[in-house]
Amino acid sequence: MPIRKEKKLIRSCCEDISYISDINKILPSQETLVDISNVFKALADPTRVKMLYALIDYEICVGEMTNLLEIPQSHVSHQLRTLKKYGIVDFKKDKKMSFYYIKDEYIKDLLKAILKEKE
Amino acid sequence: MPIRKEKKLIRSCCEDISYISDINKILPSQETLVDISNVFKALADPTRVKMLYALIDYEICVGEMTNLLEIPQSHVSHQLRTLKKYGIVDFKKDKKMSFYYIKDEYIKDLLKAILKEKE
DNA sequence: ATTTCATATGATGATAATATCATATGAAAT
DNA sequence: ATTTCATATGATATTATCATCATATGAAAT
Repeated sequence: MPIRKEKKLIRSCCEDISYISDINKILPSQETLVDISNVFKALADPTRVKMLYALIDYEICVGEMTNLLEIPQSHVSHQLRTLKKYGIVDFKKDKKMSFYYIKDEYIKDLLKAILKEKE
Repeated sequence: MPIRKEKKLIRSCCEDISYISDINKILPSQETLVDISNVFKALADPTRVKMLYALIDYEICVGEMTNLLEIPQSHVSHQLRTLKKYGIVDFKKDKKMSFYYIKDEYIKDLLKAILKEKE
């Protein structure tokens, strides 16, 4: 069971476990892996992704997001809650309204980067 | 139901739908949104994320990945299949083995970028 | 104090994902 | 041709996610 490094075969026997320990050294901790996969979980739905692209340049309240997406208000609220749970968005209250916004710039960068690849 | 642009309130009445059409213009198509969320779906699991970090610098066969992750071989195979289904990895055969690798550089970049934020 | 309005929550059914076991496949070596 | 070995597949149980309805909350306006 060999491993290749960057297209070049460098090992041919599964009993040599040195590469496994090499790779294990550079791998993120389980906690970090869960953190990272949670960010991706938050983004793993087209409705939430759409919301986030809308939020790149705007702070938007729930009602307006409902008008924008043309889905039930409770669905919007639940999806925003999911995004908040994963730490992607936060909101500030203004009168009766909740204005949602993307918390971290790196999320915006990530969304812009993948859009370049996919559009 | 106002919308704010970059921290500044610019609208105060929900009957004015001009901002909705502005935002709708810049939003990706439904097809693109699904494409993008599928990439994130592929990455929305800590086991798959771990595999991908291992694959950033190496081509790794199923048996070696099994040794590395210490989970059942069939689980490794299923997870790699999921990654292949979403177009994140591909493999090449060599003797009896399947060497998996990350197909696109932008996935590696994305993984490196988020690791910087989270570790 | 009651009504109104924006938002949030709870319950639910449908669908999808995760992890595991046992077993199948199929190429290579004997 | 049979065995061996690496990988893939199928079945299944458990758990999580998605989308919707009806309803609750709670601040602001009347």
